[in-house]
Amino acid sequence: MLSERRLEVLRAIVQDYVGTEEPVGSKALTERHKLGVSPATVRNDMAVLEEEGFIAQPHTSAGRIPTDKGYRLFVDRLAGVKPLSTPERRAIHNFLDGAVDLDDVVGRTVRLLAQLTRQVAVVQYPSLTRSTVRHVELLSLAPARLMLVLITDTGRVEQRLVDCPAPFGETSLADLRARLNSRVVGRRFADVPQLVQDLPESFEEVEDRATVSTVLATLLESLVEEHEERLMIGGTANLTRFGHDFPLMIRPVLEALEEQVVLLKLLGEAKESGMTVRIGHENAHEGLSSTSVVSVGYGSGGEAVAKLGVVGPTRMDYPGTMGAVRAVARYVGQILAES
Amino acid sequence: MLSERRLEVLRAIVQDYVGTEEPVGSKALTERHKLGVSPATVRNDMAVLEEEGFIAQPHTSAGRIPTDKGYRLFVDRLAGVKPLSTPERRAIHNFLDGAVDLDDVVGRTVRLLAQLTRQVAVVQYPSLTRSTVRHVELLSLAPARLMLVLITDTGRVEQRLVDCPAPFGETSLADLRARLNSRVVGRRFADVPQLVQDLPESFEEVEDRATVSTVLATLLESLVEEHEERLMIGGTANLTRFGHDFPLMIRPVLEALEEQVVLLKLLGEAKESGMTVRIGHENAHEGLSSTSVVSVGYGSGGEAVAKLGVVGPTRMDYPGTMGAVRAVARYVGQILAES
DNA sequence: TTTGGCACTCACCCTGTCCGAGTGCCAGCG
DNA sequence: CGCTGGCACTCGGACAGGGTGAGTGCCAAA
Repeated sequence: MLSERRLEVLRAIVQDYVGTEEPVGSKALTERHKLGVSPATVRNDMAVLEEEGFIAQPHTSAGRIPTDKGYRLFVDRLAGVKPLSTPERRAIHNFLDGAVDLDDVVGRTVRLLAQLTRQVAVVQYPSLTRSTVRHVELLSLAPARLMLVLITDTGRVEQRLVDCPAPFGETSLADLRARLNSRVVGRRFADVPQLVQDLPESFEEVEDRATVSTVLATLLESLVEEHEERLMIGGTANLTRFGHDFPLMIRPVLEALEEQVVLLKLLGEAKESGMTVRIGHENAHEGLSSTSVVSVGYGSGGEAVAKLGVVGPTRMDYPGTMGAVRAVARYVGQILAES
Repeated sequence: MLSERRLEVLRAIVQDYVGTEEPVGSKALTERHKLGVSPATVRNDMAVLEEEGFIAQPHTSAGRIPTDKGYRLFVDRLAGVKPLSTPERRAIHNFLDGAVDLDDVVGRTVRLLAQLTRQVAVVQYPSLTRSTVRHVELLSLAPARLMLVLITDTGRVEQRLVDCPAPFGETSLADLRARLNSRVVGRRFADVPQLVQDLPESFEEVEDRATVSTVLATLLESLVEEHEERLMIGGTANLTRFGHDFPLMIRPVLEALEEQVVLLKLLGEAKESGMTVRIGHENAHEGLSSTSVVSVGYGSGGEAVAKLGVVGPTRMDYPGTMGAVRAVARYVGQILAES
């Protein structure tokens, strides 16, 4: 049974530990927080909290530090999301407004997040499959060589080379381009496969059909390929603020951060809507067992087209971080909607 | 005056220090290398080398470590470039051959370099201005809105939105597209400005001229913009092998690595042809004063279109690193030439 | 249920000692 | 003249021991 006061004690422990990075004892707690009770009482409460697994002591006769479970409780029940200050909001606006293209938007976002939270920021590029098609272009590079260019509503551009089985005339090309666009522009990429299914059959020339099939195959392939889910990270220098026991701590984190696959899986595991906080061992990946990940989806409309977040030590300022992440995601969504 | 043997001693010191990371003394030297002289003699030589500034001792009664000047001499006169082993070459081939597009080539290269050298790898995207034009495409997104797409011979694709002063008809568009391409395809981007100078005047409609001017302005602008010199880095986890005095050491390095501007300047300072090695304080940037940078240009033809390199502690295996960097650069050049 | 008191524990710091690798110097030898 | 062996010296690093203080658990009293 956790009384109101015990929760209050936990909150105080988390706050102090996050601030000082040092195990916090009963006496220091009563001095820094107006709990209205004596250290002895706090000690009793701590004993209970420890029994329940919310806090632990690194060694006997040291203060307590929160466990992953303790942070979890803190995040779920004790802490809100701290809204940003007005100057901070203004800074976000100023910083993001100067972006010229999608790369720039993502780049600025990642730097902004890293700076705001003083942690490692991760921003996923808007996903292809959730965006809508703005335009499909076909360019003839050589008689039997085409370039396929996809342009999304979020400004993302994707290109592929296509080697045709047979030369493809300019008129056929224009024809295909027109038909393709009339079918898919404005539609979601996810729906594209069905929309173009019967396209080859509508061409008369046999060779053309083959070429069209090849083009479509490339198109569909580029939609499926998971590795096209790119992302950008930044603020790795903030890892140096991790703790005192550096090398062994940050090595696996840096390694994990370099594996885009790992990060994408990490973001993928997050909830589709709303903010997700994964604490310590809640992260599947080994190297990230002493980090927390705060992530949220962002998008130009109501729906999320990608995710962004930050990676930091479990001992992080959750309310502040969550506030920053949420605010940045919203503004980025706005920016994307405008462009 | 540096006799042959003194140089030999310096070489031995560098090799041992790079291997062990510990100051190397006279006795250990004579044991590990067949110098044919006694420790006492080596001591005398060391005294001279120290006087000349090639080596130093961290504190009295410790062994010697090479100074930046010592490494410089080592690189310039004592060490060759160590060619890669056949398996290593094969690995490079296998790894790079699977690349599907430019992003992939650069990504694979950076991972390959990082793995091969066990250091931080930096790869610059092929520069626009040094590449040649493969194709210029104009897409009509809206009546008065175009998208300009540039495709280089190295596979790089660059796009820009263009807001036209007036609606631009499909025929005019096709016209412009054709004229533009006929003038610039196969030419170097650097030459584009002169080649398109008089293009607006060749259009009859006044509004069209304005639009053409706008398009060209955007085109030229995209060529000039320095910030388009993108690059990719990888292997930052290798920084953890830096030394024992971590945090203070790698912090500034991580920060420098995040500043693309800094890195670009770093690569920019390298010689146009041949390999460049910058040791310790030879690097202008503050945070990199205890790192060495090995860089080299790479390109599809004889000429370099961009640079790549690695960043590591001054105490690095120069011959091996230089060998890896050179080999990777060559293969990447080949790959680009083929695509 | 809270509180003050009390004995106990242990990480940390400071100190002093010892050890050994490494040095510089010097006199002797080829 | 250059190389060598010997010798005294220096000093960082590892190790041991004592003191300190923050923090704990437990208990009896309010």
